[in-house]
Amino acid sequence: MKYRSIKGTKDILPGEVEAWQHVEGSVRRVMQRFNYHEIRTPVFETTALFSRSIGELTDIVTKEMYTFRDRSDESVTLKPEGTASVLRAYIQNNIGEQASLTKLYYIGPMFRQERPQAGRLRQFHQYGAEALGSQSPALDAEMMIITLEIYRALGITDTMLKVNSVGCQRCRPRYKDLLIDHLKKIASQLTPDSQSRIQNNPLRVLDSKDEGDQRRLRDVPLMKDFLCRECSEHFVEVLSLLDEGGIPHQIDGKLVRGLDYYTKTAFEITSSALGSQDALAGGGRYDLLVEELGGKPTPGVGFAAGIERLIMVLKKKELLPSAFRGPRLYIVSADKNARRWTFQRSMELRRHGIAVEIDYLERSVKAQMREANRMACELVLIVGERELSSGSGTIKNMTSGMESSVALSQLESLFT
RNA sequence: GUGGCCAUAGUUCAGUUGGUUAGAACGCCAGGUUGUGGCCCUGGAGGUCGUGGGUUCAAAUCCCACUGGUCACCCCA
Repeated sequence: MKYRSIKGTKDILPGEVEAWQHVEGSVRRVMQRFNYHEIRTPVFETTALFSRSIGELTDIVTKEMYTFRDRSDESVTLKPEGTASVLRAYIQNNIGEQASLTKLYYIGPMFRQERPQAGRLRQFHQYGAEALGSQSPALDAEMMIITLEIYRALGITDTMLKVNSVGCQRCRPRYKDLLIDHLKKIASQLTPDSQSRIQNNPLRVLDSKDEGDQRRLRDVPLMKDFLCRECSEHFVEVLSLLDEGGIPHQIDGKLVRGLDYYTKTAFEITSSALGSQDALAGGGRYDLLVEELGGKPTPGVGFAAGIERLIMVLKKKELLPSAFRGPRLYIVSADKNARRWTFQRSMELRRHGIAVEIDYLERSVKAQMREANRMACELVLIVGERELSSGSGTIKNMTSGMESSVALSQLESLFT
């Protein structure tokens, strides 16, 4: 084969798209209920936007971005996540000046140049939301609830919500020192990966998947126990909002997200129906990020969720609707004359909003019938010399097999 | 970036210890009524056996390389 899709990219074919429409529909309905407004940003941005917001030392920035120079030698990057673009648009368009609180959501493709595997592609799709302008713990809780609400609307109720607080500029540095001290003591027993992280990203040592590491990390100090007063109060409030709302969740003191911009709340939702890549969604608060990107100091909180992974779960749980709908009417042409008539008549019917299909391959009546059956048409009308001269024909119901006669000029009335 | 597994018709796969024109099922096309589908029957089209080397009298089958897919690690959606 001469041309193939790029590694890690996929065609979403008919038969599969229905699942996507199903998911997107639920996302839009739920977002609307919570009064979030859709925003669509470009698929690519200036590279610096991402390296600055996501963090220079993160995996995404150091080894996963699709970055290239365009013809005017500007470094551009296909967006690896949604938040940075949304915030850039928020700042650039002075959206914060028009209202004190802004609630936005998006659905779109993201790009990360990683080795593909189950649940991971180079072009994948996310939906997500951002609430800018308030420090209220209510919004932190709302993000988690929206995420779960979308899953509930789709029939998924057995996800796992993990919550943590990663502190702020005031309390995190103090904790980091403490953590590094502790890690240094046990460094020799940790995996090389973890050892090298002690210096440049100590927090990430915590979520090492290595069992040996985890055993040695059992009594490591956790951020949530060293929060400043403000962060602590915020965290407690988020948790009690979840409790009062009856939202099942688990506090995970070792939960660290792969993006540097989080402050206070961080959360993640996983599904046991997935393989090794089991995170369905993740999010958190980022109170410093808008300012970091050149906007006025504005607190924010958001989340992002993967569509491919969600569809994997829906498939596994057989929660996808099998509603394949064929055209309502198939007009079979018995001869060449009829074919011309059929073409024109089908156009009129379509103009009236009726889904009609006809034959384009000059096939036999039998073959046309088979085709109508294959595409699950509701009704079939056969038109030939007889029908054209008499002005009436027989309509066959393809599920019951019953036939009845209709005037060719009255076909519309069959569908009222 | 590292590693495991895989690579035969449109699809899912079979292919005996290397040995004659590479098979099945489903799908597709046509016929079994002279203008009627689904079920059934018959026939047909469709394959450089991923690509390139090598071993051999002989390779889909053995060896090497490459490419692609897939799963896992790292990390994440």
